[in-house]
Amino acid sequence: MLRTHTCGELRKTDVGTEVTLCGWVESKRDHGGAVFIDLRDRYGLTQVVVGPPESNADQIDEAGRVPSESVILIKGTVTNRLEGKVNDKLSTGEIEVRTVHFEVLNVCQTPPFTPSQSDLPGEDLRLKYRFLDLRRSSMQRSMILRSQIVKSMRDYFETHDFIDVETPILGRSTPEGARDYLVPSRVHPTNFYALPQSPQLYKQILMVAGFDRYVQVARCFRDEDLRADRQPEFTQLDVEMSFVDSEDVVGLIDGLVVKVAKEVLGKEIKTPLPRMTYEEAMRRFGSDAPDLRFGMEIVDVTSVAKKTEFRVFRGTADSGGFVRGINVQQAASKYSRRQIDELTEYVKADFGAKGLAWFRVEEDGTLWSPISKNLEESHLAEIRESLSGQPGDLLMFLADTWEVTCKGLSGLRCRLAGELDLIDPKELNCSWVTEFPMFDWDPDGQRWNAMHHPFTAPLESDLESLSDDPKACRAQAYDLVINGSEAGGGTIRIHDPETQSKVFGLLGIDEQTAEDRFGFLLNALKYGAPPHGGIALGVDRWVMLLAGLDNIREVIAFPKTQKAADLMTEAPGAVDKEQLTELHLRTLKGQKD
RNA sequence: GGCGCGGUAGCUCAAUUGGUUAGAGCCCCGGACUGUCGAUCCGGAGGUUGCGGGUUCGAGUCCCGUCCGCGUCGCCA
Repeated sequence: MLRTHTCGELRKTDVGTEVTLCGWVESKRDHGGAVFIDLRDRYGLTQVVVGPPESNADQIDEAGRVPSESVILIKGTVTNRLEGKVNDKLSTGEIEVRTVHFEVLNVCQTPPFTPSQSDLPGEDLRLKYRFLDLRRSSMQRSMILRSQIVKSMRDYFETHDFIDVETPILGRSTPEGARDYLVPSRVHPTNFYALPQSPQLYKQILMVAGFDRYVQVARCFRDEDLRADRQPEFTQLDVEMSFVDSEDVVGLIDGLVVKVAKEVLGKEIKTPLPRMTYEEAMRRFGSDAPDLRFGMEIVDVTSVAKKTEFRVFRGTADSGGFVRGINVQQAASKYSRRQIDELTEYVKADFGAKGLAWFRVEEDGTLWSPISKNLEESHLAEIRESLSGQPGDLLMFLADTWEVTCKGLSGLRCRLAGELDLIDPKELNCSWVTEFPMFDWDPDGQRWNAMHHPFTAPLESDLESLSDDPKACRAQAYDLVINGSEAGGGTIRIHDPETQSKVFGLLGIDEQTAEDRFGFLLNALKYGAPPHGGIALGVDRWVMLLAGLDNIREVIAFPKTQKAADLMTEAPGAVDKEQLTELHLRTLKGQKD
């Protein structure tokens, strides 16, 4: 090592020690006769003094000219700072290093921004110069936290006898589900590999192979549009176990949550984590990943709506729809007509709601609203009682299909909680949502889709309904929810051919198609497949949530933009004609010669 | 693909209803300075207002198109 110490470790007890430090020039205060440099590495900041009597005139001159963010090496003596010159903002603030040797290892050209500047530059610039952005302390913290979380996870599974197995990145396309990233084959003209959306099929085959307990930190790829919490390539902690039921997997992950929260954040999490069925989650919160850090639960007032003469309510209720609402406590005075109009636009534009009905609970307990005149007093009273409305509360309702009321009210709930500051940013709220439906109905395609994937096992008790009522059939599935985000999901898999072919049948996958797409898995399942199941945890999201951030790019070293581009490397990019020819490809436009 | 927000100096931002030579702080360059830690003081450079078109006597500002970044819905088995 060129250095003897890092820039974060020298203290009063080191005074008198001869040291060599390496690092980046974070800032410089040049007094002509003496130069103060804050020297930075990922461990911290140490003040370096280049001045007499230790340093000579040439060194002082060179230090005065070194551009910020250059890399330097200095040798010197650890010294107490002068009386009254201690910097208590720095852990190394009691000492400084007086330089006897000053050497520029590499100059930095003028950077477009500096890691220490208080105004954060635009994200496009940060991404283009990611090597500078990653020098910022918050990015360094995120990356270190990420490393700690992954280590903690790996340790946990190792102590539970899991084996880490790597699965291929070049696989075959399974057009079910997300869009694949395709890789053309040079050796097999017109054929393509696909990058894995998850190692799902491989890990099931590892169970057939007897590996019993498998774990992998797996990169996954999905060619779908991005979000604040979604990247086209992301990392899953992928787990599969043999001879288990849902409880075993959920219990195992409970232990993981406790360990990681304790080790990384010093937080105590109580287990078992709360469980809620999918049905309950949708009924009470309108979401399969409910944010339980605040209340504002959804209440169904369809039965009241049915009795009214108000066309919007009555009509919806009579035609099989739902009238459901939330009580935004003590918000009546905080939301103007104009702001409520904005919320109305929000539920219309984002969730396809037809409108937003709202009531203010007045001092005397009556409900005031532009629509109250359409409703009888007794019905208004019933509505208020249903939502436990108190004076000052704001009641909001959607009258629509089940789906729209769920999505709209869930969206409203989260938006309002944010605006009203109802969320404790330090809270880590973990829970399970279980018993997802096996299928959901696709009205456009007029067919059933697998809610998770086609190898998900139904609940034993729902096996009957597989034949006569697919909608009612629930799966042995479980999602881990942290602070209203899906942080992981898994299922127990089907291991008997009979159930599997029934499920394929329902999904409209005939024998030949099944054979073509998943033949290798189905084949493997015939050779002594143990009952098995597992889970995949979203590592990026875990880190984001544990770091208290709301954007996944902040915990990924080299993330992609919304258009799935890497602004630093400028990927994706055009390729030479020769490369295409070799791959038996021709582009339709924009070809580079 | 839809909806919304944004793009002005290297960076962060300002610029009245369309109106004089588009400003400030930081950075950068030159000079002064031995105790600073947002160093200070003096001086200076730096702009095709993302790009293209249109309206107008006149456009950073209005209109159309386009590119890029962000949020969100669809999508993500």
